[in-house]
Amino acid sequence: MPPRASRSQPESEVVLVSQDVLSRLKGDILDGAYAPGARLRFAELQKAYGASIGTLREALSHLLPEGLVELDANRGFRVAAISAEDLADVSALHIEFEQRAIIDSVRHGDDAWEAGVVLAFHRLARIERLPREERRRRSSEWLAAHREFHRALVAACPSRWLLRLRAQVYDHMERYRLISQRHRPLGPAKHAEHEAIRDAALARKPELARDLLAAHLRETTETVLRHAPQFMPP
Amino acid sequence: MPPRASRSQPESEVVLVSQDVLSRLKGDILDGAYAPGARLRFAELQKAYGASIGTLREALSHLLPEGLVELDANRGFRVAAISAEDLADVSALHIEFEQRAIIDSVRHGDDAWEAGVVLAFHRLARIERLPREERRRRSSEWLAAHREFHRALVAACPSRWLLRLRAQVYDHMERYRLISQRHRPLGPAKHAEHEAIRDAALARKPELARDLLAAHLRETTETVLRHAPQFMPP
DNA sequence: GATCCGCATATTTTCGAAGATACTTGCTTC
DNA sequence: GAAGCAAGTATCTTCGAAAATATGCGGATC
Repeated sequence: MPPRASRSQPESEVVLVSQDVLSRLKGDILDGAYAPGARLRFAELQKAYGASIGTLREALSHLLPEGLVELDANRGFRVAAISAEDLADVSALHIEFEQRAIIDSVRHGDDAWEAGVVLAFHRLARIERLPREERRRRSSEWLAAHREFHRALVAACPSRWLLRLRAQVYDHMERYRLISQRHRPLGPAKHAEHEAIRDAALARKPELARDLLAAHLRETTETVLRHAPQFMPP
Repeated sequence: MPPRASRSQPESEVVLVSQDVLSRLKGDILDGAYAPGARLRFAELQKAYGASIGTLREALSHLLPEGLVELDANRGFRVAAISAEDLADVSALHIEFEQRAIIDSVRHGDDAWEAGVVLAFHRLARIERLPREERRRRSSEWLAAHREFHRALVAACPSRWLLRLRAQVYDHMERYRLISQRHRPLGPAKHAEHEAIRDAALARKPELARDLLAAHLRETTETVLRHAPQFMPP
Protein backbone atom coordinates (compact mmCIF):
# COMPACT_ATOMS: atom_id res chain seq x y z
CA MET A 1 0.00 0.00 0.00
CA PRO A 2 1.41 3.39 -0.94
CA PRO A 3 2.13 5.91 1.81
CA ARG A 4 -0.68 8.31 2.49
CA ALA A 5 -0.20 11.79 1.13
CA SER A 6 0.73 14.23 3.84
CA ARG A 7 -0.97 17.59 3.91
CA SER A 8 2.34 19.43 3.97
CA GLN A 9 3.51 17.71 0.81
CA PRO A 10 1.52 19.04 -2.14
CA GLU A 11 0.27 16.22 -4.32
CA SER A 12 1.56 16.93 -7.80
CA GLU A 13 0.30 13.67 -9.23
CA VAL A 14 -2.80 14.00 -11.38
CA VAL A 15 -5.44 12.00 -9.61
CA LEU A 16 -8.59 13.66 -10.95
CA VAL A 17 -10.22 12.29 -14.07
CA SER A 18 -11.20 15.80 -15.07
CA GLN A 19 -7.61 16.99 -14.88
CA ASP A 20 -6.42 14.05 -16.93
CA VAL A 21 -9.08 14.60 -19.56
CA LEU A 22 -8.22 18.29 -19.58
CA SER A 23 -4.56 17.74 -20.32
CA ARG A 24 -5.22 15.15 -23.00
CA LEU A 25 -7.92 17.22 -24.68
CA LYS A 26 -5.77 20.33 -24.57
CA GLY A 27 -2.84 18.42 -26.01
CA ASP A 28 -5.00 17.14 -28.86
CA ILE A 29 -6.31 20.60 -29.65
CA LEU A 30 -2.80 22.10 -29.66
CA ASP A 31 -1.70 19.19 -31.80
CA GLY A 32 -4.30 19.93 -34.43
CA ALA A 33 -6.00 16.58 -33.90
CA TYR A 34 -9.22 18.56 -34.12
CA ALA A 35 -9.44 21.06 -36.95
CA PRO A 36 -9.85 24.71 -35.94
CA GLY A 37 -13.53 25.56 -35.87
CA ALA A 38 -14.56 21.89 -35.68
CA ARG A 39 -17.46 21.02 -33.44
CA LEU A 40 -16.63 18.95 -30.39
CA ARG A 41 -19.53 16.55 -29.98
CA PHE A 42 -19.91 14.81 -26.67
CA ALA A 43 -20.56 11.41 -28.23
CA GLU A 44 -17.21 11.63 -29.98
CA LEU A 45 -15.39 12.96 -26.93
CA GLN A 46 -16.83 10.25 -24.70
CA LYS A 47 -15.45 7.58 -26.97
CA ALA A 48 -12.08 9.31 -27.26
CA TYR A 49 -11.49 10.04 -23.58
CA GLY A 50 -13.71 7.57 -21.77
CA ALA A 51 -15.24 10.13 -19.45
CA SER A 52 -18.80 11.21 -18.78
CA ILE A 53 -20.37 14.29 -20.31
CA GLY A 54 -20.16 16.19 -17.04
CA THR A 55 -16.45 15.58 -16.72
CA LEU A 56 -15.93 16.58 -20.34
CA ARG A 57 -17.90 19.78 -19.85
CA GLU A 58 -15.65 20.57 -16.92
CA ALA A 59 -12.54 20.26 -19.07
CA LEU A 60 -14.09 22.27 -21.90
CA SER A 61 -15.15 24.99 -19.47
CA HIS A 62 -11.54 25.22 -18.40
CA LEU A 63 -10.36 25.65 -21.99
CA LEU A 64 -12.96 28.34 -22.66
CA PRO A 65 -11.22 31.27 -20.94
CA GLU A 66 -7.90 30.07 -22.32
CA GLY A 67 -9.32 30.78 -25.75
CA LEU A 68 -8.78 27.27 -27.08
CA VAL A 69 -12.45 26.40 -27.44
CA GLU A 70 -15.60 28.45 -27.96
CA LEU A 71 -19.17 27.91 -26.89
CA ASP A 72 -22.47 28.58 -28.68
CA ALA A 73 -25.38 28.39 -26.29
CA ASN A 74 -27.26 25.14 -26.87
CA ARG A 75 -25.06 24.32 -29.84
CA GLY A 76 -22.09 23.06 -27.91
CA PHE A 77 -18.36 23.59 -28.01
CA ARG A 78 -16.07 23.98 -30.97
CA VAL A 79 -12.33 24.38 -31.41
CA ALA A 80 -11.24 28.01 -31.59
CA ALA A 81 -10.67 29.33 -35.08
CA ILE A 82 -7.27 30.41 -36.37
CA SER A 83 -6.28 33.23 -38.69
CA ALA A 84 -3.19 34.99 -39.92
CA GLU A 85 -4.25 38.10 -37.99
CA ASP A 86 -4.59 36.16 -34.77
CA LEU A 87 -1.22 34.52 -35.32
CA ALA A 88 0.50 37.86 -35.84
CA ASP A 89 -1.27 39.27 -32.80
CA VAL A 90 -0.49 36.45 -30.41
CA SER A 91 3.07 35.95 -31.62
CA ALA A 92 3.94 39.60 -31.11
CA LEU A 93 2.78 39.43 -27.51
CA HIS A 94 4.43 36.07 -27.02
CA ILE A 95 7.82 37.31 -28.19
CA GLU A 96 7.51 40.38 -26.04
CA PHE A 97 6.55 38.46 -22.92
CA GLU A 98 9.36 35.98 -23.41
CA GLN A 99 11.87 38.79 -23.75
CA ARG A 100 10.73 40.57 -20.63
CA ALA A 101 10.53 37.36 -18.65
CA ILE A 102 14.00 36.08 -19.57
CA ILE A 103 15.63 39.42 -18.74
CA ASP A 104 14.18 39.34 -15.25
CA SER A 105 14.74 35.62 -14.91
CA VAL A 106 18.46 35.82 -15.75
CA ARG A 107 18.84 38.73 -13.35
CA HIS A 108 17.06 37.06 -10.46
CA GLY A 109 17.79 33.39 -11.04
CA ASP A 110 19.46 31.46 -8.23
CA ASP A 111 21.27 28.13 -8.15
CA ALA A 112 18.05 26.16 -8.37
CA TRP A 113 17.06 28.10 -11.48
CA GLU A 114 20.44 27.37 -13.08
CA ALA A 115 20.06 23.71 -12.31
CA GLY A 116 16.59 23.73 -13.82
CA VAL A 117 17.86 25.27 -17.04
CA VAL A 118 20.74 22.82 -17.28
CA LEU A 119 18.47 19.86 -16.67
CA ALA A 120 15.77 20.99 -19.07
CA PHE A 121 18.31 21.61 -21.81
CA HIS A 122 19.89 18.23 -21.22
CA ARG A 123 16.58 16.46 -21.60
CA LEU A 124 15.74 18.42 -24.72
CA ALA A 125 19.16 17.77 -26.22
CA ARG A 126 18.90 14.05 -25.56
CA ILE A 127 15.76 13.88 -27.68
CA GLU A 128 17.04 16.22 -30.35
CA ARG A 129 20.09 14.00 -30.87
CA LEU A 130 17.89 11.13 -31.97
CA PRO A 131 17.49 10.38 -35.67
CA ARG A 132 14.69 12.28 -37.32
CA GLU A 133 12.45 9.27 -37.66
CA GLU A 134 12.62 8.46 -33.97
CA ARG A 135 12.10 12.13 -33.09
CA ARG A 136 8.93 12.09 -35.10
CA ARG A 137 7.70 8.97 -33.36
CA ARG A 138 8.36 10.45 -29.92
CA SER A 139 7.18 13.92 -30.85
CA SER A 140 5.10 14.38 -27.72
CA GLU A 141 8.21 13.83 -25.62
CA TRP A 142 10.07 16.43 -27.63
CA LEU A 143 7.16 18.79 -27.26
CA ALA A 144 7.10 18.44 -23.48
CA ALA A 145 10.87 18.83 -23.23
CA HIS A 146 10.86 21.89 -25.47
CA ARG A 147 8.06 23.46 -23.50
CA GLU A 148 9.86 22.72 -20.25
CA PHE A 149 13.12 24.20 -21.53
CA HIS A 150 11.47 27.48 -22.40
CA ARG A 151 9.61 27.46 -19.09
CA ALA A 152 12.81 26.82 -17.16
CA LEU A 153 14.52 29.74 -18.87
CA VAL A 154 11.99 32.26 -17.57
CA ALA A 155 11.09 30.46 -14.34
CA ALA A 156 13.01 32.89 -12.12
CA CYS A 157 11.11 35.92 -13.38
CA PRO A 158 9.60 37.44 -10.23
CA SER A 159 6.36 38.50 -11.88
CA ARG A 160 3.94 35.60 -11.53
CA TRP A 161 1.46 37.43 -13.75
CA LEU A 162 3.92 37.85 -16.56
CA LEU A 163 4.68 34.15 -16.37
CA ARG A 164 1.01 33.26 -16.31
CA LEU A 165 0.24 35.35 -19.39
CA ARG A 166 3.35 34.05 -21.12
CA ALA A 167 2.11 30.50 -20.58
CA GLN A 168 -1.24 31.37 -22.11
CA VAL A 169 0.15 32.80 -25.31
CA TYR A 170 2.77 30.03 -25.46
CA ASP A 171 -0.06 27.52 -25.78
CA HIS A 172 -1.54 29.32 -28.73
CA MET A 173 1.80 29.74 -30.45
CA GLU A 174 2.44 26.04 -30.02
CA ARG A 175 -0.90 25.30 -31.62
CA TYR A 176 -0.05 27.38 -34.67
CA ARG A 177 3.33 25.72 -34.88
CA LEU A 178 1.92 22.22 -34.68
CA ILE A 179 -0.94 22.83 -37.09
CA SER A 180 1.53 24.32 -39.53
CA GLN A 181 3.83 21.33 -39.19
CA ARG A 182 1.07 18.99 -40.27
CA HIS A 183 1.12 20.62 -43.69
CA ARG A 184 4.82 20.84 -44.40
CA PRO A 185 7.97 18.75 -43.92
CA LEU A 186 9.54 18.85 -40.51
CA GLY A 187 11.92 21.78 -40.30
CA PRO A 188 15.51 21.55 -39.12
CA ALA A 189 16.13 21.15 -35.43
CA LYS A 190 17.04 24.32 -33.63
CA HIS A 191 19.49 22.69 -31.33
CA ALA A 192 22.21 25.29 -31.79
CA GLU A 193 19.82 28.14 -31.01
CA HIS A 194 18.64 26.49 -27.82
CA GLU A 195 22.21 25.89 -26.80
CA ALA A 196 23.18 29.50 -27.40
CA ILE A 197 20.24 30.74 -25.35
CA ARG A 198 21.13 28.39 -22.52
CA ASP A 199 24.72 29.55 -22.54
CA ALA A 200 23.77 33.22 -22.52
CA ALA A 201 21.36 32.65 -19.66
CA LEU A 202 23.84 30.70 -17.56
CA ALA A 203 26.56 33.26 -18.32
CA ARG A 204 24.20 35.85 -16.83
CA LYS A 205 23.99 37.96 -19.94
CA PRO A 206 20.36 39.02 -19.84
CA GLU A 207 20.36 41.19 -22.96
CA LEU A 208 22.15 38.58 -25.03
CA ALA A 209 19.81 35.86 -23.86
CA ARG A 210 16.86 38.10 -24.67
CA ASP A 211 18.08 38.85 -28.17
CA LEU A 212 18.87 35.23 -28.96
CA LEU A 213 15.51 34.13 -27.64
CA ALA A 214 13.66 36.80 -29.60
CA ALA A 215 15.43 35.85 -32.81
CA HIS A 216 14.64 32.19 -32.15
CA LEU A 217 10.95 32.92 -31.68
CA ARG A 218 10.72 35.35 -34.57
CA GLU A 219 12.11 32.79 -36.93
CA THR A 220 9.56 30.25 -35.76
CA THR A 221 6.72 32.68 -36.33
CA GLU A 222 8.01 33.60 -39.74
CA THR A 223 8.26 29.97 -40.76
CA VAL A 224 4.70 29.40 -39.67
CA LEU A 225 3.45 32.54 -41.40
CA ARG A 226 5.29 31.61 -44.59
CA HIS A 227 3.39 28.35 -44.76
CA ALA A 228 0.11 29.88 -43.64
CA PRO A 229 -1.65 29.52 -47.02
CA GLN A 230 -1.22 25.77 -46.74
CA PHE A 231 -3.16 25.39 -43.51
CA MET A 232 -5.13 28.59 -43.10
CA PRO A 233 -8.66 29.03 -44.41
CA PRO A 234 -9.23 31.98 -46.79
CA MET B 1 -19.36 35.57 5.01
CA PRO B 2 -22.66 34.68 3.38
CA PRO B 3 -22.94 35.24 -0.34
CA ARG B 4 -25.08 38.08 -1.52
CA ALA B 5 -28.53 37.35 -2.75
CA SER B 6 -28.99 36.68 -6.42
CA ARG B 7 -28.51 39.74 -8.55
CA SER B 8 -29.13 38.32 -11.97
CA GLN B 9 -30.16 41.00 -14.39
CA PRO B 10 -32.64 40.50 -17.23
CA GLU B 11 -29.88 39.58 -19.66
CA SER B 12 -31.81 37.81 -22.36
CA GLU B 13 -28.54 36.86 -24.02
CA VAL B 14 -27.63 34.49 -21.21
CA VAL B 15 -29.74 31.43 -21.70
CA LEU B 16 -27.50 28.85 -20.09
CA VAL B 17 -27.78 28.22 -16.37
CA SER B 18 -24.06 27.60 -16.22
CA GLN B 19 -23.31 30.99 -17.78
CA ASP B 20 -25.67 32.73 -15.39
CA VAL B 21 -24.15 30.98 -12.40
CA LEU B 22 -20.71 31.83 -13.72
CA SER B 23 -21.39 35.54 -13.93
CA ARG B 24 -23.06 35.70 -10.53
CA LEU B 25 -20.35 33.64 -8.85
CA LYS B 26 -17.62 35.67 -10.48
CA GLY B 27 -19.33 38.88 -9.44
CA ASP B 28 -19.56 37.70 -5.86
CA ILE B 29 -15.89 36.70 -5.80
CA LEU B 30 -14.81 40.06 -7.24
CA ASP B 31 -17.10 41.73 -4.73
CA GLY B 32 -15.41 40.04 -1.81
CA ALA B 33 -18.59 38.23 -0.79
CA TYR B 34 -16.30 35.25 -0.25
CA ALA B 35 -13.10 35.93 1.63
CA PRO B 36 -9.86 35.27 -0.26
CA GLY B 37 -8.71 31.74 0.50
CA ALA B 38 -12.15 30.67 1.69
CA ARG B 39 -13.32 27.22 0.74
CA LEU B 40 -16.23 27.08 -1.68
CA ARG B 41 -18.37 24.18 -0.50
CA PHE B 42 -20.92 22.80 -2.88
CA ALA B 43 -23.67 22.62 -0.28
CA GLU B 44 -23.31 26.34 0.30
CA LEU B 45 -23.05 27.18 -3.40
CA GLN B 46 -26.13 25.10 -4.22
CA LYS B 47 -28.20 27.07 -1.76
CA ALA B 48 -26.80 30.39 -2.97
CA TYR B 49 -27.17 29.87 -6.71
CA GLY B 50 -29.81 27.17 -7.00
CA ALA B 51 -27.85 25.03 -9.42
CA SER B 52 -26.66 21.46 -9.34
CA ILE B 53 -23.15 20.43 -8.40
CA GLY B 54 -22.26 19.64 -12.00
CA THR B 55 -23.28 23.09 -13.16
CA LEU B 56 -21.38 24.68 -10.31
CA ARG B 57 -18.27 22.70 -11.16
CA GLU B 58 -18.56 23.96 -14.70
CA ALA B 59 -18.57 27.57 -13.53
CA LEU B 60 -15.69 26.96 -11.11
CA SER B 61 -13.67 25.24 -13.83
CA HIS B 62 -14.11 28.37 -15.92
CA LEU B 63 -12.81 30.57 -13.10
CA LEU B 64 -9.79 28.32 -12.56
CA PRO B 65 -7.65 29.48 -15.49
CA GLU B 66 -8.75 33.06 -14.82
CA GLY B 67 -6.97 32.75 -11.49
CA LEU B 68 -10.00 33.64 -9.39
CA VAL B 69 -10.36 30.21 -7.76
CA GLU B 70 -7.94 27.40 -7.01
CA LEU B 71 -8.40 23.65 -6.80
CA ASP B 72 -6.92 21.05 -4.47
CA ALA B 73 -7.48 17.55 -5.74
CA ASN B 74 -10.22 15.90 -3.67
CA ARG B 75 -10.38 18.89 -1.37
CA GLY B 76 -12.41 21.14 -3.58
CA PHE B 77 -12.28 24.73 -4.72
CA ARG B 78 -11.31 27.82 -2.80
CA VAL B 79 -11.18 31.51 -3.59
CA ALA B 80 -7.77 32.65 -4.81
CA ALA B 81 -5.60 34.27 -2.18
CA ILE B 82 -4.56 37.90 -2.30
CA SER B 83 -1.33 39.60 -1.32
CA ALA B 84 0.38 42.96 -1.60
CA GLU B 85 2.90 41.37 -3.95
CA ASP B 86 0.22 40.06 -6.24
CA LEU B 87 -1.53 43.41 -6.21
CA ALA B 88 1.62 45.25 -7.23
CA ASP B 89 2.29 42.66 -9.91
CA VAL B 90 -1.15 42.65 -11.46
CA SER B 91 -1.65 46.40 -11.23
CA ALA B 92 1.61 47.14 -13.03
CA LEU B 93 0.56 44.94 -15.93
CA HIS B 94 -2.95 46.33 -15.82
CA ILE B 95 -1.80 49.93 -16.10
CA GLU B 96 0.57 49.04 -18.89
CA PHE B 97 -2.04 47.16 -20.90
CA GLU B 98 -4.56 49.95 -20.50
CA GLN B 99 -2.04 52.50 -21.74
CA ARG B 100 -1.10 50.51 -24.80
CA ALA B 101 -4.70 49.67 -25.59
CA ILE B 102 -6.01 53.22 -25.34
CA ILE B 103 -3.24 54.57 -27.54
CA ASP B 104 -4.14 52.15 -30.30
CA SER B 105 -7.83 52.54 -29.66
CA VAL B 106 -7.80 56.33 -30.00
CA ARG B 107 -5.72 56.03 -33.15
CA HIS B 108 -7.95 53.44 -34.81
CA GLY B 109 -11.36 54.28 -33.37
CA ASP B 110 -14.15 55.00 -35.84
CA ASP B 111 -17.55 56.66 -35.43
CA ALA B 112 -19.03 53.62 -33.74
CA TRP B 113 -16.21 53.63 -31.20
CA GLU B 114 -16.79 57.33 -30.46
CA ALA B 115 -20.48 56.70 -29.98
CA GLY B 116 -19.67 53.82 -27.63
CA VAL B 117 -17.43 56.02 -25.51
CA VAL B 118 -19.99 58.82 -25.36
CA LEU B 119 -22.77 56.42 -24.41
CA ALA B 120 -20.75 54.58 -21.79
CA PHE B 121 -19.63 57.84 -20.19
CA HIS B 122 -23.18 59.12 -20.18
CA ARG B 123 -24.45 56.04 -18.38
CA LEU B 124 -21.63 56.19 -15.87
CA ALA B 125 -22.17 59.92 -15.28
CA ARG B 126 -25.88 59.41 -14.69
CA ILE B 127 -25.13 57.03 -11.85
CA GLU B 128 -22.30 59.09 -10.45
CA ARG B 129 -24.59 62.11 -10.17
CA LEU B 130 -26.82 60.27 -7.73
CA PRO B 131 -26.51 61.01 -4.01
CA ARG B 132 -23.97 58.83 -2.27
CA GLU B 133 -26.54 56.73 -0.48
CA GLU B 134 -28.32 55.78 -3.66
CA ARG B 135 -25.01 55.11 -5.36
CA ARG B 136 -24.15 52.67 -2.64
CA ARG B 137 -27.49 50.93 -2.99
CA ARG B 138 -27.05 50.55 -6.73
CA SER B 139 -23.36 49.78 -6.56
CA SER B 140 -23.56 46.86 -8.95
CA GLU B 141 -24.97 49.18 -11.58
CA TRP B 142 -22.13 51.63 -11.04
CA LEU B 143 -19.68 48.77 -11.24
CA ALA B 144 -21.05 47.57 -14.56
CA ALA B 145 -21.13 51.10 -15.98
CA HIS B 146 -17.59 51.81 -14.83
CA ARG B 147 -16.36 48.57 -16.33
CA GLU B 148 -18.16 49.30 -19.58
CA PHE B 149 -16.72 52.82 -19.77
CA HIS B 150 -13.17 51.55 -19.47
CA ARG B 151 -13.93 48.80 -21.95
CA ALA B 152 -15.41 51.25 -24.45
CA LEU B 153 -12.31 53.44 -24.24
CA VAL B 154 -10.02 50.66 -25.44
CA ALA B 155 -12.55 48.81 -27.61
CA ALA B 156 -11.05 50.01 -30.90
CA CYS B 157 -7.62 48.62 -30.11
CA PRO B 158 -6.91 46.27 -33.00
CA SER B 159 -5.10 43.66 -30.91
CA ARG B 160 -7.72 41.21 -29.68
CA TRP B 161 -5.10 39.55 -27.52
CA LEU B 162 -4.15 42.74 -25.76
CA LEU B 163 -7.82 43.37 -25.05
CA ARG B 164 -8.29 39.83 -23.80
CA LEU B 165 -5.37 40.05 -21.39
CA ARG B 166 -6.43 43.51 -20.30
CA ALA B 167 -9.85 42.12 -19.40
CA GLN B 168 -8.24 39.39 -17.32
CA VAL B 169 -6.14 41.70 -15.23
CA TYR B 170 -9.00 44.20 -14.99
CA ASP B 171 -11.01 41.57 -13.15
CA HIS B 172 -8.30 41.06 -10.58
CA MET B 173 -7.77 44.77 -10.07
CA GLU B 174 -11.49 45.20 -9.56
CA ARG B 175 -11.41 42.49 -6.93
CA TYR B 176 -8.65 44.24 -4.99
CA ARG B 177 -10.52 47.52 -5.27
CA LEU B 178 -13.78 46.05 -4.02
CA ILE B 179 -12.23 44.06 -1.20
CA SER B 180 -10.37 47.16 -0.10
CA GLN B 181 -13.56 49.23 -0.17
CA ARG B 182 -15.22 46.87 2.27
CA HIS B 183 -12.73 47.93 4.90
CA ARG B 184 -12.71 51.68 4.46
CA PRO B 185 -15.15 54.50 3.75
CA LEU B 186 -16.19 54.97 0.15
CA GLY B 187 -13.70 57.24 -1.57
CA PRO B 188 -14.62 60.30 -3.58
CA ALA B 189 -16.08 59.79 -7.01
CA LYS B 190 -13.64 60.17 -9.85
CA HIS B 191 -16.07 61.81 -12.13
CA ALA B 192 -13.74 64.57 -13.28
CA GLU B 193 -11.00 62.11 -14.15
CA HIS B 194 -13.34 60.01 -16.24
CA GLU B 195 -14.56 63.08 -18.01
CA ALA B 196 -11.03 64.25 -18.81
CA ILE B 197 -10.13 60.84 -20.21
CA ARG B 198 -13.24 60.81 -22.34
CA ASP B 199 -12.49 64.26 -23.70
CA ALA B 200 -8.90 63.41 -24.54
CA ALA B 201 -10.02 60.24 -26.31
CA LEU B 202 -12.72 61.96 -28.35
CA ALA B 203 -10.33 64.81 -29.17
CA ARG B 204 -8.04 62.14 -30.65
CA LYS B 205 -5.14 62.91 -28.37
CA PRO B 206 -3.76 59.41 -27.75
CA GLU B 207 -0.82 60.38 -25.56
CA LEU B 208 -2.92 62.66 -23.39
CA ALA B 209 -5.62 60.04 -22.99
CA ARG B 210 -2.95 57.51 -22.09
CA ASP B 211 -1.37 59.74 -19.46
CA LEU B 212 -4.68 60.67 -17.87
CA LEU B 213 -5.77 57.04 -17.81
CA ALA B 214 -2.47 55.92 -16.31
CA ALA B 215 -2.67 58.55 -13.58
CA HIS B 216 -6.26 57.54 -12.87
CA LEU B 217 -5.32 53.90 -12.49
CA ARG B 218 -2.17 54.55 -10.52
CA GLU B 219 -4.09 56.57 -7.97
CA THR B 220 -6.57 53.76 -7.57
CA THR B 221 -3.81 51.25 -6.98
CA GLU B 222 -2.11 53.52 -4.49
CA THR B 223 -5.31 54.03 -2.56
CA VAL B 224 -5.80 50.29 -2.38
CA LEU B 225 -2.21 49.66 -1.37
CA ARG B 226 -2.38 52.36 1.29
CA HIS B 227 -5.26 50.54 2.96
CA ALA B 228 -3.77 47.11 2.40
CA PRO B 229 -3.00 46.43 6.09
CA GLN B 230 -6.71 46.69 6.82
CA PHE B 231 -7.77 43.88 4.53
CA MET B 232 -4.62 41.95 3.76
CA PRO B 233 -3.40 38.99 5.82
CA PRO B 234 0.15 39.28 7.21
C1' DG C 1 -39.95 25.09 -57.96
C1' DA C 2 -39.66 27.46 -53.54
C1' DT C 3 -41.26 28.14 -48.88
C1' DC C 4 -43.26 26.92 -44.78
C1' DC C 5 -44.90 23.72 -41.27
C1' DG C 6 -44.68 19.73 -38.07
C1' DC C 7 -42.75 15.38 -36.67
C1' DA C 8 -38.77 12.45 -35.71
C1' DT C 9 -33.99 12.41 -34.66
C1' DA C 10 -29.71 14.21 -32.87
C1' DT C 11 -27.37 16.84 -29.54
C1' DT C 12 -26.77 19.69 -25.71
C1' DT C 13 -27.85 21.02 -20.98
C1' DT C 14 -29.06 20.02 -16.36
C1' DC C 15 -29.93 17.31 -12.47
C1' DG C 16 -29.95 13.63 -8.69
C1' DA C 17 -27.64 9.93 -6.82
C1' DA C 18 -23.83 6.63 -6.21
C1' DG C 19 -18.83 6.08 -5.63
C1' DA C 20 -14.26 8.06 -3.61
C1' DT C 21 -11.72 10.60 -0.68
C1' DA C 22 -10.83 13.52 3.32
C1' DC C 23 -11.87 14.85 7.97
C1' DT C 24 -13.59 14.12 12.90
C1' DT C 25 -14.41 11.77 16.92
C1' DG C 26 -13.83 8.46 20.28
C1' DC C 27 -11.30 4.59 21.80
C1' DT C 28 -7.14 1.89 22.78
C1' DT C 29 -2.40 1.38 23.90
C1' DC C 30 2.00 2.59 25.66
C1' DG D 1 -1.28 12.06 28.92
C1' DA D 2 0.21 11.59 24.05
C1' DA D 3 0.24 8.88 19.97
C1' DG D 4 -1.97 5.76 17.02
C1' DC D 5 -5.88 3.42 15.14
C1' DA D 6 -10.84 2.82 13.42
C1' DA D 7 -15.46 3.73 12.60
C1' DG D 8 -18.60 7.40 11.34
C1' DT D 9 -19.48 11.72 9.08
C1' DA D 10 -18.70 15.32 5.77
C1' DT D 11 -17.35 16.57 1.32
C1' DC D 12 -15.75 16.09 -3.20
C1' DT D 13 -15.83 13.51 -7.67
C1' DT D 14 -17.94 11.02 -11.29
C1' DC D 15 -21.53 8.97 -13.75
C1' DG D 16 -26.08 7.85 -16.12
C1' DA D 17 -30.42 9.43 -17.31
C1' DA D 18 -34.08 12.97 -17.93
C1' DA D 19 -35.29 17.58 -19.73
C1' DA D 20 -34.50 21.18 -23.13
C1' DT D 21 -33.05 22.67 -27.47
C1' DA D 22 -31.53 22.28 -32.23
C1' DT D 23 -31.36 19.83 -36.69
C1' DG D 24 -32.99 17.19 -40.59
C1' DC D 25 -36.73 15.36 -43.38
C1' DG D 26 -41.02 14.74 -45.73
C1' DG D 27 -45.12 16.71 -47.24
C1' DA D 28 -48.46 20.50 -48.05
C1' DT D 29 -49.30 24.98 -49.98
C1' DC D 30 -48.71 28.81 -53.15
